[in-house]
Amino acid sequence: MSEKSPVIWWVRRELRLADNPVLQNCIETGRPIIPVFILDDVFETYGACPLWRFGLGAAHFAETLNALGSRLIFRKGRASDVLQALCDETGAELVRWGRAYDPEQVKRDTGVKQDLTAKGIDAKSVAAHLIFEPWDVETKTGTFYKVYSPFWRAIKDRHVADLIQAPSALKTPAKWPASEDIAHWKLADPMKRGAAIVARHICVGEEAARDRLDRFLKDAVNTYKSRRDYPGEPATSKLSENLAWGEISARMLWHLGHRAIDEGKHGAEHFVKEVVWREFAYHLIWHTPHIVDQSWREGWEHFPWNEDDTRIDVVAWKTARTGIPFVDAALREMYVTGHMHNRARMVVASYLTKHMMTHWRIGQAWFEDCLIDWDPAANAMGWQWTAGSGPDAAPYFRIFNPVTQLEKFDRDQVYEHRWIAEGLSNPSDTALSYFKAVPKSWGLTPDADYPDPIVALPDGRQRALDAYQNRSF
DNA sequence: TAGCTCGTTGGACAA
DNA sequence: TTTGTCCAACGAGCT
Repeated sequence: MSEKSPVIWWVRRELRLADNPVLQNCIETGRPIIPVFILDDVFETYGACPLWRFGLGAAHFAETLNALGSRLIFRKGRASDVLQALCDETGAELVRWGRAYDPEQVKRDTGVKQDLTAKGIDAKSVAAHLIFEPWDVETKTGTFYKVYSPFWRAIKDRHVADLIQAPSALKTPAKWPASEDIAHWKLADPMKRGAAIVARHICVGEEAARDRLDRFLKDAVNTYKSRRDYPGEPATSKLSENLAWGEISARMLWHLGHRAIDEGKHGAEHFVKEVVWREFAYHLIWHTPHIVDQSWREGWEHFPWNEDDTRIDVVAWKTARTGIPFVDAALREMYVTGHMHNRARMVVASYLTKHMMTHWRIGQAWFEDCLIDWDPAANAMGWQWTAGSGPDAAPYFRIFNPVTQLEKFDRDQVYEHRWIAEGLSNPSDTALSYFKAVPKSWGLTPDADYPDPIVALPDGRQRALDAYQNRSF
């Protein structure tokens, strides 16, 4: 191998310089580094919001690299073809990328590796997305974990490698390969909602992510355990957005979270536990990839869920006009900000899969279209957990009551008033912004009456209880 | 191996 | 208003 030929860093969902083992691996080769992002069919089939948000993150990361005298090369096409072409153009003999764990990406990456290796290129993935590789956590009988608590107990005292410093410079090639212009890809086009409105609520880039973490660990972490369930309060870190695109590493959250634990900050352990939930989701998606599109538990594919997303009640759910304030508030929050509070996610999912007896896949797909923190593993696990088809022994009678949930966790109606405009003489700007964000074709206006519930709560609950109890598997 | 304990996030109802 | 109890049954994981 020529000593001077470059290494290609195939950039995907790890848009950061700090604590980036892929970048570190490239640096250690001593070669010039060519960072490249490829818009391939995996990215092109992302939901509207994730695609748009990823584009913003990638464009921002290109600027970060520019500041180091480097670049981010943008190309479009089949990943394997693009990488082979780039190797031919630049003489690169090494390709590195951050390892993925979901079935779609695993399939693509396996093919890329085979194709490149067959051409004599040294192609390797590097662990950068998780704290623990899914196969490195095993039960005492050598199987994977299916329940969170034992998983947590298995890893909570483990040693985790130190953080890697961000480089201050990158070795650049004598000649850069040509790049497309990401702006020409129009990644915001599928956003049929007002991207400009959602843009007010997002937080792009590595520096912003780090600020977010520092702010959270300084103050909010102290009340995290007690206040995180209240959707009207700014009690959570909201780092899921940055974690999803690799603008901050899970390992950094682990280490700084542990530092906060050592400093005696209440809630810090709970925060680390939440980071580990993400690890658990990846543990599951790796060992049971069918979790993304099939009911995880045997037999649940036969459950009598409605799977017609044109039904009027499903449309009401998606357009946040179910007549259930907590459900509508949450769905509007997601539509306007690209984010939804964790408790709200459970409540809307429970209402869809239980009261409405609608398949979790419909909710999963809507979340994939709307979330700026969309993550294939967390989304699949979350939906199946709530639906009861997933990895959890939740009793079937555990059905969230969105009215009592709102009374319990939004007693002062802060969250409700933030997102529901109908019926109020002086609605909040955020509540009104929902009506500005939605497509005109939805025909929504804040002056309309607030709708009656599409499914009355006692009826829906009883119907779900009956169906769950009578299931024949 | 058999037995034991436990299961992120609940609701309804009675006291 | 708050607290305790029950709502089934099962499978995971450990000892």
